[in-house]
Amino acid sequence: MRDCAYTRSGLVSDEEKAFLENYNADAYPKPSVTADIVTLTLDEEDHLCVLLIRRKGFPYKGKWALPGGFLAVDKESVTETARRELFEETGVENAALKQLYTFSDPGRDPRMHVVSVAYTALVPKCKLQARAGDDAEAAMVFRIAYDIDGMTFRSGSLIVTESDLAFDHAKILRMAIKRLRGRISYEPDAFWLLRDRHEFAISELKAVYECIRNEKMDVGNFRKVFFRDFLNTGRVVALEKKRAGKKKPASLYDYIENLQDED
Amino acid sequence: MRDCAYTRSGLVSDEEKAFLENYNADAYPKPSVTADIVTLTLDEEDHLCVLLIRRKGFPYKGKWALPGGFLAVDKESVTETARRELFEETGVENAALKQLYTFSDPGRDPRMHVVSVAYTALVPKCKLQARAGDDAEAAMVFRIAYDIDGMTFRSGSLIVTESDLAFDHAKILRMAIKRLRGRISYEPDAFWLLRDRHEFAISELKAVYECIRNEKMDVGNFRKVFFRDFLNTGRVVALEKKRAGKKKPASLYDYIENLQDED
DNA sequence: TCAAAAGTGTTTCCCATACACCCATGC
DNA sequence: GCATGGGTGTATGGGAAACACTTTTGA
Repeated sequence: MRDCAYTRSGLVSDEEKAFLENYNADAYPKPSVTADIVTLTLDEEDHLCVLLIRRKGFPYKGKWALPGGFLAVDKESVTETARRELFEETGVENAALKQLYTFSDPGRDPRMHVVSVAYTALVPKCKLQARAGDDAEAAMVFRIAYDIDGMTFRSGSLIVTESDLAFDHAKILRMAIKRLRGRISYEPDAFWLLRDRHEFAISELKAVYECIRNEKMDVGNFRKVFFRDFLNTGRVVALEKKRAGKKKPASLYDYIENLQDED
Repeated sequence: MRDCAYTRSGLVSDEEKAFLENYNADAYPKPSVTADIVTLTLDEEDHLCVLLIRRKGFPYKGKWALPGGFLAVDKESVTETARRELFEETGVENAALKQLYTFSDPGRDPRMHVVSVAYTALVPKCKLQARAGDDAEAAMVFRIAYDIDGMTFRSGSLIVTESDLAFDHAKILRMAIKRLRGRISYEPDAFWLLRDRHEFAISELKAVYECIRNEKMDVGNFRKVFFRDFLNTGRVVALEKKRAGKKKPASLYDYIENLQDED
């Protein structure tokens, strides 16, 4: 009998125990389940970037794909799969990982029926470069550019188009960006894209918003909503320090992680 | 070799064909995948209701559960599973079916690791009663009531509590209601709960909003946003007819289904 | 002293809310 | 007539948007 809260509860009758012992879990065919991670970050010039890996084997050999991997059955949830894979690919442990959508068309993988639970990971600026550089042929961070109906991905001189992406990953990526755009105005996602969300200036946060929303914002108005929505509500606290920079030093702030984050 | 867009594309090399022919899809263990459907509707008195079925077998025998079923591997997406199951349980074909969240804790089912993709189905008033009544022991529509930390479900004299629900279905249901509440103010979900979204009065739509948001709304203001957000944007068109009722006849409107509905 | 970035104050305008009021119908 | 629900108009306050302005630093 499997070990889980239900079977440990002591409320399982002998009849039910027998049922569970004899249950044939493999009576019906099952699909494979994977987690695919849309790892978004910003580069030095505040451009939205995505982490892609180059496929070394069939299918879609040589094409670029979202990092991901198969669920370890009986051992983890798909969220844990995603967190594990994200760490393996990028070394990033502390990222905002949110479930995006589950894709399950039977034909999305030529090998077999694969149900993919897609996640969006928001990774702080620069945190990504290091590990990706270790094995440039395998994992790279691409700057996302928008063309006439379609995206292109640039990393140095390398240019990749949407049709160079494996599986339905272009669709997944489009959905992730669209969702991020929609969420940014009412969720504190932007903080996770800061270089350091525990020591940042208002102008840095503003830059993140501007690059996601793709529009310049007014300084004064941005401050007003920042104070109202974040500082006054306690999501952000002011630090004593000031940033030593080239110009007038800016006040620094610290984002307080929200513990009771809903699923 | 599996038949899908990729393999039909003609771009598959002989080497890759051989790979796909010889691919062992069962080399690694797989989880089961199900679709669970949170079927929400309103009753005659505009109370939020949910469809539950009574489990006839182990596990959670005798407990109430969300309708659902296993994905038919290689034959359908989980969305199609959900649509199929919804039809089988309720006879409802034309409901707003939206993916809610994917639940995948290894211990959520004592039989085996089951990944459940939860969907929310919004079913027009009264459409549900008929089929559910056919086999009252199997499927029933419950009115949802909120108690001190917890829901109760009533159908006539039968009262069911959260702990009478199987698996993690209470959690799923809570998330569905929370999401509906959140979406109602910016998505046209309310129309799908109308008795007849192709012939309704403004006051009926207002009643739906009021019961989801659990607060009375101002008549004049509701009209203003209705005209601005729905009539002027073409999502709704005015009908010639007027409602023949007990009092002053009300103008009727028709909701235009949005075809390019994003996933 | 000038450029650049940080930070502040003010004006305008829109729109959500509140609320008062008129209209059409059945009884 | 009058109760009931349908439908309309208007006053008001708060907040978003626009923008002008001051302050502090490095060069």
